[in-house]
Amino acid sequence: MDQDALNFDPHVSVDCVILGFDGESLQVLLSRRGNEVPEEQYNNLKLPGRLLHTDEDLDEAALDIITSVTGKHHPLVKQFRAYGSPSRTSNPKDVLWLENAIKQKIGRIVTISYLSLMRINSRTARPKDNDAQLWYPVQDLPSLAFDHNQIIQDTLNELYRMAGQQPQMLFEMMPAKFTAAQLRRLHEQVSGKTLDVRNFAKLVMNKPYIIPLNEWEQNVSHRAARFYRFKP
Amino acid sequence: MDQDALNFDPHVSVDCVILGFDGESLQVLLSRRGNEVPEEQYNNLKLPGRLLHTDEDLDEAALDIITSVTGKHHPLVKQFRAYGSPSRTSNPKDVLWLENAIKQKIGRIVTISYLSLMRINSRTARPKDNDAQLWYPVQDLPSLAFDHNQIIQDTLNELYRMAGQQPQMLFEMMPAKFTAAQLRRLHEQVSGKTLDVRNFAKLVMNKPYIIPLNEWEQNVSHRAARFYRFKP
DNA sequence: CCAAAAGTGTTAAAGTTACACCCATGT
DNA sequence: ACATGGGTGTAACTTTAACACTTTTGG
Repeated sequence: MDQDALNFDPHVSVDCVILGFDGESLQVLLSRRGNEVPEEQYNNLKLPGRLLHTDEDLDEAALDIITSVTGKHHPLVKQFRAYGSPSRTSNPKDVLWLENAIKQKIGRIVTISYLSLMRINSRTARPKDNDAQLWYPVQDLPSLAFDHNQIIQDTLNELYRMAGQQPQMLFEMMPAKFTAAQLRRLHEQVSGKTLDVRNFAKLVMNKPYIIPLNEWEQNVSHRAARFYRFKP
Repeated sequence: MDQDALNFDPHVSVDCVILGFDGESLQVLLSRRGNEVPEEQYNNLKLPGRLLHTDEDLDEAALDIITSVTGKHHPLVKQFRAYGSPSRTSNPKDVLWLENAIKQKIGRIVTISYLSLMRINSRTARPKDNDAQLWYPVQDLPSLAFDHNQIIQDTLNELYRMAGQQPQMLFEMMPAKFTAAQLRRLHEQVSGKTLDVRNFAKLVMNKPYIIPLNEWEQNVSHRAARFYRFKP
């Protein structure tokens, strides 16, 4: 090991890209920080995350973060990528913020990012300490702290890739009962392509793990859509 | 950020899984450490890697490590995954080794692993400092330091996945001139399946980026195989 | 002439894509 | 009755998988 590595220990944090789907569009859960920094500063929004605790595995930290901001207990998590550029912490606003939060001089933070998928409901965005959590559509995000916009973009590309191979994972984001159109819109959002309605019905909706229910939409001004559920 | 995170900064290292192919089997480049620990100790072999330097990006560190052990300048590298379990450094032999090398008490090391593919030749395994580098077949590896056996396994699975989507990346591991059988053996090693000779010839060997040469094997006791080269 | 590996096409099956009309409901 | 989105089948095309014999060379 080389000499100039001695005694250099960057901070290590875990940040989570928690994605959900509201039936219309893909959403990401962001933390809005409390009072330390004026509200109007653009980078008051960030991914949920924190420094790694002593004796805590990376996956454990991700699970803990996700559970604490969403209340969901065994969420699907997948480690995605580490970000360690020294310039990550170069924005003065981010530095101010960090030093406020960590109460020490910050040289540099290596972050391990995680992807998590979940259903959006009334419980999946709950205040935690000083922070409030809110779902934002991934199209048209505001500027976020650090390189978090980049992390989200990279993670969406990863989601696209993974969903191509295991489309079942998308059910993590669907409500317990859903219509064919909702599931199709999710596939479309993830892949960025518009899908043929008939082919989608044939190829996806009659997979053995998609169970049609004897329930239909209510009070819609057009033919009511059938509900389905997912059998794991 | 939580209180008990304060002042906890694990070491951060970068380890590289450098894979090559000798025409017969997949190989991984391992470092054999020098004198500090008796030769016969099983975990004298490890992945090439080191602690992260101050002001060095993760990708930079990986490139530097790979270049320094193989001499290759712009190698293909891809970040693969972070490993941060506190139990990574629990083996007493590994602890002894580390404290020898780093000259300080080691609590814990979070490592970022990288995948790199390259051609095996006389220059791609060269001694560096106290360490010697050697290619080992990935089947039948000895026990390595830390969780490096696990890292290699995980990386091979990733290689399998990536090669399924972009088979061109495998050319990084092929010699400049190669036969159809060599390329097929590489595909077989990566996928773990045996491939049909005729289908392989049809589907792979007459891609536009594979150029047949007017050269054939010499002095083989069977019909001589044609050589091909890869056009990027 | 024997052993060993190289080289070469066809056919069936599966999967993917393209495409248009009628249905149910609320206003 | 009309506007809105829901639901359904077929045919062309593309991709993948299965399969066996002849060629070249050295010993």
